Amino acid sequence: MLEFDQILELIEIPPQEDMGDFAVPCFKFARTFKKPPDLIAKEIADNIGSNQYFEKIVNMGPYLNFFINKEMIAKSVIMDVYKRGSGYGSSSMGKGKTVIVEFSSPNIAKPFGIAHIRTTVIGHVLRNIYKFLGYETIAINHLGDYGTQFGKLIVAYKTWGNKELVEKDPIPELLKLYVKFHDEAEKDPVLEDKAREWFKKLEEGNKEAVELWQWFRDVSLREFNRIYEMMGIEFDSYAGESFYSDKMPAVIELLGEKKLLEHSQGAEIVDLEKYDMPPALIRKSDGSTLYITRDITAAIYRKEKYNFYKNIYVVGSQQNLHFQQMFKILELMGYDWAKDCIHVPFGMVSLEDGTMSTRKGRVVFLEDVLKKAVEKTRDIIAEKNPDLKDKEKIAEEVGIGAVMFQELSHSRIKDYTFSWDNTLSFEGETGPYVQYTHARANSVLEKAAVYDYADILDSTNIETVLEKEVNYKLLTEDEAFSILKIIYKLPEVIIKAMERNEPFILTRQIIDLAQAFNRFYHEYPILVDDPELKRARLLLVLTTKNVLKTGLALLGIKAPDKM
RNA sequence: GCGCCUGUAGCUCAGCAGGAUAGAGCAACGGACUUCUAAUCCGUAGGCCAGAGGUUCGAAUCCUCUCAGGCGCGCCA
Repeated sequence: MLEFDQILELIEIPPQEDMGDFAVPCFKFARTFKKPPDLIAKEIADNIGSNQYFEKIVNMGPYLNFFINKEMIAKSVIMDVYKRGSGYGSSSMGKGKTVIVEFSSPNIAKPFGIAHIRTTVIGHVLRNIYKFLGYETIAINHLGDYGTQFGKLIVAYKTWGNKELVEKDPIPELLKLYVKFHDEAEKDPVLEDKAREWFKKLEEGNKEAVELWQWFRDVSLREFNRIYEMMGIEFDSYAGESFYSDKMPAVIELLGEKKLLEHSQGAEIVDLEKYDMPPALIRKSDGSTLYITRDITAAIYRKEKYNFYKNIYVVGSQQNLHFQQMFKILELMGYDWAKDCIHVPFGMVSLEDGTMSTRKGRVVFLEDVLKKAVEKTRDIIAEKNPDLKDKEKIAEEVGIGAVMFQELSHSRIKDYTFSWDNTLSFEGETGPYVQYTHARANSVLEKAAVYDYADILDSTNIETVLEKEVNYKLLTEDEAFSILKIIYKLPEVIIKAMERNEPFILTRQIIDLAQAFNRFYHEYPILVDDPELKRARLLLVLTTKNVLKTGLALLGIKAPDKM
């Protein structure tokens, strides 16, 4: 006899709607019962028939297909969405657990380019999802505010820099210096040595070095915050790499105590050959530290400070090896929580004419992309809806939403080439499409409110109305039911997105919902004469609207009522 | 050289704890606005799921090899 769990695992969703809502393929039973699978399916179907949850259970060849009771689902979904409001799909599963999401982490003094959008947006959404599921979340912007690059920048500034220019236009000016450094260093390798020297000084607390560094950091952060504000993104901590500079010696010492450190060519390394990995360089021959040293230190610090349940790094896939090494070292140090550290990688962004390169100055500024998207939205509004109120605000919500949404609509791991055409496309599976669907639903509701919609929305006994005075049978057409099914599945989709740390799983579901709604909207008039029918349909519209809004909110995207 | 990732429609991608005829969007073509926002909807066309073997009742999905592209492999982050 098969266990219940095993049967549960077999359950699948049929490829087509008319094949039912759930199905169990019966091939696996063939051996046990020594009968052909289609016969088994038929016998089971004949025996269970139907019940209150399933309006019919039939076999289609070797498949056992279940058709759920549409009316029951309609009622339960609509009531549930009403009761939970903007919390529909949320959960308390994460209660008492803290999840750290490290994301965005731009490098100081470098432009916030299109390449940064992925970590920024993906991380932000993951944080939203964890929070929605009841986890305590800590969003950390692990600023790249340390390392040899600052040596380079200090040298460049001292050699060619101009204070006023930097004050006026910090990032481009600092970038120019950084680019110039690399140009000059090709001719004059001594510059590289100087840069390392200055970084060493910075680590040792040299006053001039620290002051310059602090200044670079401040002006850069000001620029970054402007972009975060545009996207509505906030952090709980900006403890970047520099924050750990005074905490590293203790960690290096600890590594030594645990006999993990080895001397090699004047540097100190952790040998990982046993684990099929190249060695990790912990301390350079000149005594200064490296990225991985700071990351190990940061992880230990975070465990002590936050006692995290998960420690998530939203960082590009180029750094796969880095994280493997780092997690392995934490494990070797005896930390059993090393397994709770998770690297969430994503693919590269390149430009049409080749790779991006900060050093060569080949970058697309994220701010320009956002601004262009807003501009285009403004044009579309002027063309399609010139009487719209709050045009500017809505142009921002839609334009910026479009750019963010695009990042969230594919799996993380794929590389992609930035293209203005794709980013500025507002049709089909895009942010504006979903927002438009929401605005459209809202518009119907507003129209209805004028005369007879009030009895649903404003009723003091709305629960009784929903419970007893709605004919949910009227929402069982295919187009209506597919909307309800998508909403019904949303809570588990959110959990799946969390488990896989994949925002696009949620985005996909929201697109599906918008598509299903648009089909329904097109097929059926909502503001009909029959009050019973109108009430049922309006409730479906209201439910859809609210869920779209919740979904977009999780993606960090606004849902304007009009556009 | 070694390791990791990717390869599905012209383009961008879903589907990959094996299951029913491989799905969307864009682009193309043809339709639908005096009626709830046409940033919409409907239809047509488009596929040797990179290739070759294998496992299985069944493979886009699992295994092996090959090819193509990307990334990474001690003093950058």
